[in-house]
Amino acid sequence: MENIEIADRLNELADLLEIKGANPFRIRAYRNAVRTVGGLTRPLVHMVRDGEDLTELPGIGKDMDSHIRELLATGELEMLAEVTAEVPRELAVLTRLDGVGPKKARKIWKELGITTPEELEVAVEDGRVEALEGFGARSATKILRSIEDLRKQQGRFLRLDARQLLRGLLEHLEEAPELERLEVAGSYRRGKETVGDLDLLALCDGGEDDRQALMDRFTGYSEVDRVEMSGATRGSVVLRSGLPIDLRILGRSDYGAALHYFTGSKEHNVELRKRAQRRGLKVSEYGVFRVPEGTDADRMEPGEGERVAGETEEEVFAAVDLPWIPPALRENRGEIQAAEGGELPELVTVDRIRGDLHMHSTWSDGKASIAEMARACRDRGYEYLAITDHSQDVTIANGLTPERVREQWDEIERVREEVDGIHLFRGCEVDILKDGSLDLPDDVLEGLDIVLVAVHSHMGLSRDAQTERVLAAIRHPLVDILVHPTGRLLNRREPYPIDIEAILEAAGEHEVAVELNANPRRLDLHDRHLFRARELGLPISVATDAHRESQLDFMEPGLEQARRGWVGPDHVLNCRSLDDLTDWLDRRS
DNA sequence: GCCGTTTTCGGCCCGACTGTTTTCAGTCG
Repeated sequence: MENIEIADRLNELADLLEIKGANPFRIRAYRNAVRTVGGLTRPLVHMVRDGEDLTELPGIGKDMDSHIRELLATGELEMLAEVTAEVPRELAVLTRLDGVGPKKARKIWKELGITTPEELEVAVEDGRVEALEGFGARSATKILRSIEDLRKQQGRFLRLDARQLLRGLLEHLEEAPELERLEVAGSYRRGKETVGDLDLLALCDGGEDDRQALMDRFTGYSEVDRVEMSGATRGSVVLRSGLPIDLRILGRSDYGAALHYFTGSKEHNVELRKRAQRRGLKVSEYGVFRVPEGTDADRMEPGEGERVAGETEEEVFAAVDLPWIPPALRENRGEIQAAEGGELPELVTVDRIRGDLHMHSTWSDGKASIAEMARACRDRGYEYLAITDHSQDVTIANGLTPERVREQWDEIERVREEVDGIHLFRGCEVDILKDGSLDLPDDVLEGLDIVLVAVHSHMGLSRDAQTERVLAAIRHPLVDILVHPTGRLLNRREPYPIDIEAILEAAGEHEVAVELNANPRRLDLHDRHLFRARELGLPISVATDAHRESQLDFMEPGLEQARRGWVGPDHVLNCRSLDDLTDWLDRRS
């Protein structure tokens, strides 16, 4: 059983316990365990196999340890079965509706006998929901709309799409005379590949009227479909595109604290607040405050007490004796401990990138010629590039036969002479066939400078078969880089079932690099797997898979993802100099 | 249910906004 499945079961248990009305702190303990399990870079099944003590993990105690072991051993969780006997499993879905939490879900179920959104929709329409105590006409319509949203929901927004949808609103807000500074916080600032909503932070040091004017400008933006809420400091709208956006208006003295607070992640914030608490401090979006001797922090009014930090993020971190932590790391995956020990990783930036090792040309399904791609790379200041068109099995992409591969080498030779100032590697993105063999014969592979391998077909194989297939390719002595290792397409296709841990370990053993495919619709590997690849010391190729010159820009979103996996220039294959890279490519000869 | 620089019991992160309420519970981030 995968970590993600274990986390899902524990989370479901937490949902149901919450509806049941269990001790809130017990529920929190389950959520904490879910976070820990979800953030692990190694499979629990291996950790157990290796005899590791799971209770050393944060939030995992005696009970969670035995839950995890039970799930690994049997695939089932007896306690979950017991709870679902009392509380219908489907109720957890209801809590995903806007404005419906565990309490209301319970009430709907107990009083109306309803467990599904479909039944709930009927009950709203015939007025039964409205009549419930604690509900009213407004909550009823809110529930109805939320059921519709749930139905058409296509997942989170790609970061790339969110950026586009946001642009107009930012321009609109920046025209406001009252505005002094505007930042996008939240998961967007942390560089997540998808975002659920966007959090904007506006600095406005003027009076109430100025703030109101700013809020009115926000809710009055032409692309706003509906205003969810609009208060003195916080407003929330949904754009016509369906993208939810929050705006917070802040003063100068608390802007840094708010930027930290709303950048999150929530998990990171919780850790930081606990750390503050141990130092007699209280952290909120308004700043860091000293809790006076003998005072109960809970009884303090928001913003009460001596403010020790708030204007900048650096101050907030410094107040708890930490250096500033880059947003990409703020996921409570050890960044606070690393910061404390002065061991924050150096993160890769675009100026350290020396080349791009995965791209296509008109020889297969690319839109630009080899020379055009080479010039575009040179214009970016790269030292090298690899042309890696598809191999023959990908007929739909006009994949190259062995003959055409050899013909392409002639053209590559010509371009090498024609375009100077950049080194051109001859490569190929070779298909891994169903049985794990490669789509081109060895004598062709031997003539290539760089061999990428990829799965493009038979994605429905069993996990074991898929893993074995890719392992076979990794063991092939002429293979250099495994590209887009899980095959995921964000919001469109889940990763194919594969034992990624086994793949990464084998790649280490056989000195094969793994790719972080920088296409914003792929971003494959996942940040957790990048973290693991880095732990294992694998070279990571951050490559754009560009099919036209403009797509070479994908390097930046790729690096954003790399940083989330704590990847630094030393881990990135294409941060190496041409000489060092060439040495690595010649490593086996 | 977890945890320990107030340690094996008694705590557990913080605040805004909404809707339905007469003083606040629930939800959300």
